Amino acid sequence: MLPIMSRNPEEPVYNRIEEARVALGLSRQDLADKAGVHYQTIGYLEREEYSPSLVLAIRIAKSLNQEVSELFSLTPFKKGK
Amino acid sequence: MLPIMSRNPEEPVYNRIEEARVALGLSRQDLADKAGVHYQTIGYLEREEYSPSLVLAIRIAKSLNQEVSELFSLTPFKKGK
DNA sequence: ATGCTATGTAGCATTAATGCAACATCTAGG
DNA sequence: CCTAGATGTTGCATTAATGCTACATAGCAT
Repeated sequence: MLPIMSRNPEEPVYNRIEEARVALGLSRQDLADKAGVHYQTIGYLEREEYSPSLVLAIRIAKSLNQEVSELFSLTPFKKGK
Repeated sequence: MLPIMSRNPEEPVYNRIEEARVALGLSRQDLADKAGVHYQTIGYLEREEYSPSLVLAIRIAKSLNQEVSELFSLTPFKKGK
């Protein structure tokens, strides 16, 4: 019900966490361990039920060998690629 | 007294907001307006009293024509450049 | 001196982000 | 069939991030 409010209403954050995670053959638990967060948190982020803090975003990007800008965006990602 | 806790203790986030802002000749109020936040929030961030949410970081970076990774880092920036 | 702008500081209120626990579902293997 | 792993769902508690207000200070004009 509650969309993604980050901290300021009406501004969701799109991400490719699941895509990148699966591509590396990692489970959510695996990624959560690498990023140092609860595995449920990864689930919430993948479902875009809320947007991460900057530190979390950086740690997740690092865990997935991606740039923050490649994983997160204020505008929707196009599928594939 | 309270350091930068972001959301997980012991992990500050360093930034170059002030440096980039001044380089553009903007006041905190100016930047706050462009990023759509309270001007005090910019002050808190520049003093690194807390770290921003991902959306805020992205919006600030955009307002300063910088990449998120150029403005924020988990490790301290070297001075100049 | 007066005023204006930029900034620092402090406090208070609200809420989203995170941790965590419990349970359900589904699938793949044995 | 049964079990284990991965994921979804719900709910509760804690706290940092943000908004906002007010006041102090310092500098720079006029």
